[in-house]
Parts: sequence; structure tokens; C-alpha cells
Amino acid sequence: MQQAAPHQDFIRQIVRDDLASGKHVAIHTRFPPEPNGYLHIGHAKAICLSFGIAQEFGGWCNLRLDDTNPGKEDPEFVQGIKDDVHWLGYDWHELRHASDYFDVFYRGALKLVEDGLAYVDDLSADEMREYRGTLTEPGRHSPYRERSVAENLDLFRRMRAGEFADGSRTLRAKIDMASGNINLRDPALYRIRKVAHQNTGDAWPIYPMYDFAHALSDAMEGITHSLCTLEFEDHRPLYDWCVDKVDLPDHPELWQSVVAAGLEAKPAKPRQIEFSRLNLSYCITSKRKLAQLVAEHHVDGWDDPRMSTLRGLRRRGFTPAGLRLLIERVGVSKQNSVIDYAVLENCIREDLDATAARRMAVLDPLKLVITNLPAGHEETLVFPNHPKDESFGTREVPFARELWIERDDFAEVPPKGFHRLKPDGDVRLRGVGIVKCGQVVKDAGGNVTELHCTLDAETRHGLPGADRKVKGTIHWVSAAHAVASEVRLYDRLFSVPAPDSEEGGKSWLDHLNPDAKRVVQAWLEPAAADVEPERRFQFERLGYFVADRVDHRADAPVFNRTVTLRDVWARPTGQ
RNA sequence: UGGGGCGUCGCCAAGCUGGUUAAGGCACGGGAUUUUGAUUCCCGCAUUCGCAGGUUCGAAUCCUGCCGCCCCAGCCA
Repeated sequence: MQQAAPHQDFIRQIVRDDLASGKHVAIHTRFPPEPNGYLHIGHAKAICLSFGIAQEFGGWCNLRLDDTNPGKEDPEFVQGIKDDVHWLGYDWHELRHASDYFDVFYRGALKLVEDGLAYVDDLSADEMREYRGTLTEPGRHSPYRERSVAENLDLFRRMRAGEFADGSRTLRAKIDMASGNINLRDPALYRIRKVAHQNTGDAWPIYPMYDFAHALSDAMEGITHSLCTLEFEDHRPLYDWCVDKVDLPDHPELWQSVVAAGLEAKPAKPRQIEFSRLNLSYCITSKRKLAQLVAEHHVDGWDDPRMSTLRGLRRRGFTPAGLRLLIERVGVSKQNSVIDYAVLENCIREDLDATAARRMAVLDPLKLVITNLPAGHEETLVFPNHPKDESFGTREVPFARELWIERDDFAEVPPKGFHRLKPDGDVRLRGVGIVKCGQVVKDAGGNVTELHCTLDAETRHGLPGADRKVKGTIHWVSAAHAVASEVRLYDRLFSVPAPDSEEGGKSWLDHLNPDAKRVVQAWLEPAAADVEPERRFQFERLGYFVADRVDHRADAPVFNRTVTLRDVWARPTGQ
């Protein structure tokens, strides 16, 4: 029916309506990570939505580093975030920091004080909690709530001047201590923290709170649609309050510092829209837990291929297009949901099937000798690099009398339905011809060490006889030409779908999958070895692999298994 | 006894201003093609929309009541 069915989600509908009605002439969004960790798969959704929607509707998206809380953030992560966003395939209109607006926030706060909408409170953190009330009981007014504007102004200026100790006072919005929405019970707008900031140094002894800074940052940047996750839903009234009460568009005197800094400033009223975050089974996306995995060496770093960080997925061989496909497939709504990890894997397979050249590699070698070929026989075969796409071209593959095949492609006692090699059985060697197993050679312990086979000359690739049907085709690699390679076989980091659940008194760490990483020594055809890091291949019949970003060298190849091929044969029936 | 959200097939998700047979994707089952047990291609897959009433000629869509799940009591974001 409709082929190019456009995204139908509620956010894009809002955007379309706003454009159609003329409410906005262009769409402006932003992605505002706090630089206190690396981005993970969950962020991919936020990135694809904010950047993707801006792109689709011809608007723009800013990358804003939300550095409102000094000390917590680390410059180490800033570059990581930028790299990851770029890697995912997006670019920002402008890179900004919340700290670019510190002067605006301060002046905005001063305005609120002057307007009688904010006051300096001397309550301690503990007292403030007591005064706040509970979910079911209203809060009480702070004894400092009715200070005069003049006194508040004086006190707030002195907070800014650094006259008071950390935590001794806050600036609070004067809203409604009886509100059912706790965010409106006179939320703190500023706290005193005499901590150096990575961008502003020790210029400020006071720092704004998220709700205040975020709302005004959006307004400052002229963000039209501020997309965030569900848990901010009940912050929206406060978000709107901050935007409306400070009213940046009508008060240019508040943001002259931004103009003076040479930054574009066209404040406007943004609209916050919430969507449900991306949850994936078998994954963890808590910053704290991710950091713990690294700190306690359960993994080899933030970019360990088992990690659900973007850099981990990248090193694993996952593709930006595959991740974008996942986000598209998963959709956007306000329903809490958990996506099957298999959906992610299939998105990656779908992308890689179309984009990865084919190669042959043997992970668990068993020698196969073609006895009817002369000793020393050697030839070069030409293989297409992709079964369905000629633009991938061809490559040369050395073929000889002695080959490595996959150990589990032979079975002395084949299970029912086995299509591969067995004693006296036929199988096709990919691109070569049909081979019959005449002799199984074993060592003293009874282990199969070698297979002696005969190649049916009539069935050589390219000959008419090659049409002969056999049940199975297996891959191989010439023993004399094969290149040794380290191959890291990765699997899911956790062995249960919901590692976070804590059911049965188990901690999430108890669910770590000890087999999530297995390192083997494999044999590659030569054309697979001499490649650049991050080059991706399908090793036929095995899966998709990527030359490791950091450890791979042409003369010492290292490949990571990204994901296996779908395998109906291996799959346990019933799922 | 507070406030804010959400409940449509195993997993996602359209359906929003009520109108014949409830999109689509993933998963799953069956079949065809296949020198990757891959890919591709067909076919199948909710008489039913958390539950119960009501309004209506007609409701997943409107009303009422109930049930379930998620989020909120940081001077974190």
C-alpha cells in the first residue's frame, strides 16, 4: 500500500502539526547529555530521535553538554560523547554547554527574586526534606519564605559573591508547598558549591539546578521541541514555570553575555515532550553499573565488545545503520517496554548482510586431504565477494590438496537431518566441487585427526556437473595458505533477560555470562587478513566479524564476532 | 488519603475527531528458490483491543466504575 510510510509516532505528528499550523517555521531540537559517563544503547534512541527528527524536517539539533553540576562531570567523557554521536551518523548544528549560560541563569534568578517569585532559604538539606512533606501530605512553608525582596536580593548576591558556606543556603522558587506535584513545592533553583568547574573555573560559587538550567538552556537556544524521557513528565510544569517566569524572549538584558560571547541567541518558548526510554533484554544501561563493570574488571574497559556502551557496540562490530534501524523499528510511544535483544541482533544482521563482503574462515579446524589431487597441487580460485551484489567484485582464494574445515562440519555418527560430511558421505566444498569422505583417520585416543576425501572432477565449480545436488555445502581454507588469527567469540554479557530484576535475592552481577567472551585461534583465507581495523566481513556460515579496532594488524589479525548468522538448524526447536 | 503517566497478538506498535473483515515490523509455523542449514520469496498468524457496565443502528475508539503496571518526597540529571 503506502511504501514510504512515514514515521507515524506521536512526536512526529506534533512536529508536523506545528509546521503545518505555522506555529514554527523550523524545528529545533537538542541532545543534552551530562558528560559524566559514556553513551550507551539507551542514548541511541534519544540521539536518533532528536537528531533524526531535526534532519527529517529540515531543522537542526544542538549537542549540549549539561555541565550544571561541577565535579561530577569529567572532560574525559566529552570527547567520547562527540565521537559517539558522530559515529552514529549525526552532526550538530552547534555544540553548547549549559555553562555558556551561567550568567543568563544568574540574571534570570535575580529577576525571579525581584518579581517575588524566588527566595533565599537558610534551611539545611535535612530540614528542607522535612518541610517538603510526603507524597500524601502537603509540605510546610519555610520560615524564610516571606523574606523581603530586598533581603532576598542582598542574600542571593552575597551567595553569588561567595560569602556563604557550601550548603548553607539555597535559592528556591516560590510556587506551592501544597502541590500534589512535589517538583512544585518550592524547588531549589541554586545551590552553593565552591567547586571548580571544568569550563568556568572558580568563577562561580553557586550553581543552578537541572530544572532551572535545562529549561532556560532550551529557551536560550530556541529549541522548539525538547524531547526527553518519561521520568521528566512531572517536571514539565516546573519547566514551563521557569521558561514563562523568566521570559527570556522579552528580556534581552538577561542574555547579553551570550551575545557578547558571539553565540547566536534567539530565545523562544520550547515545548517539552516525553517518550519512553529504550530498554533491551540482556542489557544493563545504568551509568553506575556500567562504570562498576569497568572498575571491577568484569570487562576490559568502556569499549569492551560485551558492553552496551556505544563504543562497546562499535568495537563489537555493530553498525550505525543497524542501530538506527533498531530505533526505527522499535518506534516511539509513552509505553514502558523492553525490546528483545534478538531484535537488535536482527537489525545488525540485516545491515551487515547487505554491506559486508564474504570471506571464509575456520574457527575449529579439522584437516581434510583430497587424496585424488597430486601432492603439492595448488591453484587459485576466484570467488564473488557477495552473493547478491556484483559491485562487491571478486577475490582470489588459494586452493590446495590439504584444507582446514570446521570440526563440527563432520560427524562420524551424524544426527538425524545432518547435511554435512560423514563417512562415505558427500558434501560440497564451497566454490570447489563435491567431495566424498573415504577415510577417517584417528589418533591413538580415537580422536578424528584427518579426513581423506576424493574430489569428483565432474562437479568442479563452473563445470556442468557442478549442478549435481548435495545436501550440504561447507566452507574451508587452504591449510598451507591460511593465516592464523585470534578470533574473539562474543555473546550476551548477561545470561538472563532481566539482569536488573534482583528476583530471588540475586544481584545483577550474579547474572554475568562467563561465556560472553571466548578467544580462539582460527584460520583465515588470506584475503580476510590483510585489511584495515573495523573492516567487517561475513565469514560464511559462521557469522559477521569485524577486524578489531585497536588490536588488529594485517600481520597479526584479530577479529571479533559481532553476531552469528541466523541458524535454523542449530536453533533449539520452539525458539 | 497525593500528583503524573500507561494498559491493542509472544515483543514492539498503528488506530486520536466512533462506521463493513483491528495497519505494519520482529518472533513464530508452513512452502519455494539457494554452491552460505544464510539471504530472498510466497502463505499463515488478535471475531478481539486490562475488566465491568453504559451511550449508540454501530465503540479499541465516547461516558462511568474498577483492576494492573511505571515514575515522583536529591542542595543529581
